[in-house]
Amino acid sequence: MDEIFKRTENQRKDIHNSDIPVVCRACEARHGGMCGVMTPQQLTELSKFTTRKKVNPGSEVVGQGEQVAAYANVLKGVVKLSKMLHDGRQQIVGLQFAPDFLGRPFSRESTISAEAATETEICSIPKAVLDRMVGDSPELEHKLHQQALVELDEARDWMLTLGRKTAQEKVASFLYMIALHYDPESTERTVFDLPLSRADIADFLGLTIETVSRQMTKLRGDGVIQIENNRHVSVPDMERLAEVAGIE
Amino acid sequence: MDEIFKRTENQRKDIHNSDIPVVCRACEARHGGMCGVMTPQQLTELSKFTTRKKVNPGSEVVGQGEQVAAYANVLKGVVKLSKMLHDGRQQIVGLQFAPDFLGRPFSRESTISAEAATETEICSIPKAVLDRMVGDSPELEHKLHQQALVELDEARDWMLTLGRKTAQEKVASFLYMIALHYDPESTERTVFDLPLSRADIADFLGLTIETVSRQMTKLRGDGVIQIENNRHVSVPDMERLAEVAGIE
DNA sequence: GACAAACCTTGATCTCGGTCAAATTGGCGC
DNA sequence: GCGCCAATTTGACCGAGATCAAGGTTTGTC
Repeated sequence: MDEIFKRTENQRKDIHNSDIPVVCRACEARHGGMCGVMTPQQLTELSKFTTRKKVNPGSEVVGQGEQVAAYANVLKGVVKLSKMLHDGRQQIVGLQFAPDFLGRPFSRESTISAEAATETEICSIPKAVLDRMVGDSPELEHKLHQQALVELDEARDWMLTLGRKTAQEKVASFLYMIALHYDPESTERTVFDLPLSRADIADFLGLTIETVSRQMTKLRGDGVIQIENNRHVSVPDMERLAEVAGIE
Repeated sequence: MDEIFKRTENQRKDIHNSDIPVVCRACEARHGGMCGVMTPQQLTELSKFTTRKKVNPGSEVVGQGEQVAAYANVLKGVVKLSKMLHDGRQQIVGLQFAPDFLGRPFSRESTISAEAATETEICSIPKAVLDRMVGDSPELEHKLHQQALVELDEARDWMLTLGRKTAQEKVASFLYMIALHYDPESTERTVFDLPLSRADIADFLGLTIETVSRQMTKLRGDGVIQIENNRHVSVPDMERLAEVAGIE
């Protein structure tokens, strides 16, 4: 992922010949995402239209099938993207962590619903404003293109997990992914809090709550993980976890 | 999808103030994909480096984990993108039909393998050449961005199928998808040839060959489809098929 | 600190899809 | 048309994970 952003970083410097503040004035927050490639003028312009919002767990940001009027940057927390069948069966198709960009450029209607999984803060950007800026700024489009490609890679990884792994491997894969996300270069023991409930994990893995719970219990019994208060997880040996996850 | 390409079409006209031949001189073929947004100069330049190739079913275009030296446009046939676990379990994560663009921009190494599913022809483009052109041409990047977003939508649709649908619904969903692809506006009976073997369909759906076969037999018994010679399928009522697929 | 409401775990049982094995069919060269 | 090989179908059986049903924990509120 570092690799991927390097080019953008260089482009940016080439083009503007100076460092640019990556703090978006609109939110008075550091957007790790697309604001990094914006010029000061663009950021100033953008900040006239953006609004910062808190979103509580369970609240919907965009509903499936709704018209979309805004994009957003995730400033804090985790947003889950999901799809639902008419009879209520649900599948989570993506997780957006801060500072991801949230939205589907160039599409009027959302085919997925976005919902806060944890306490979340977003910086909302009207669709029309960003669409115009993207049209004028190749660097911005490049950045969004990159994020789309990263999300595509992630989605395809997850398809392998959904289609071909056992329940045990699925749960281990999920824990491994989250562990790496929150603690990418941990050497020894890796510790983190799960951002999702058992129900959400089940929806992410295409399993039932009961199966997720049983597999967690099994992983605990086998010494692969430790759990405190349901959400707090500790991994003594990441390689062991990767092995159980079928990641070799 | 038409909607999506409209913008590019307009941009192109604005910028170049003329119609552009969408026939890529390199392949003497009509690339429906990215060549449509190239200037005549770009096409001439590109044609110095491209090569047209026939690929037989089962032949690998790019292997998982390999260095990638080229992109390609699919001119004819179907290419399957797949991922494999160390023990051989396989999942197809995407299908590329002509005239799709094949490749993962801005990444040196492929995490998926691409293999011809049918008799296929591709137009191969050296990575370095296209990367340079994309850097110089916002329209080209826009086009590739669009394709990435469409593929992301498709991947997420498929995640719902993989994670939450029954075997019956999975097979029906697959048939529905293929039927729509080859005959998008059929009103009455829809007829087509399956581009994949039962084994490939199984790898696409996260099932076994036997289950795919049984479900096909069941769909035939229920009158939802007719099959001749294993590959030739006929759908008398697409709405009925959609219903069985859980698409409402 | 008591109560309620989520949330999570555990147990018993059932079922869908996997596994193993054996026919059957289709494609193709001669 | 015949024979061969690969692809597909069909059958019998099994097991991983779903379902149904309690029973525990955690969290938040008054």
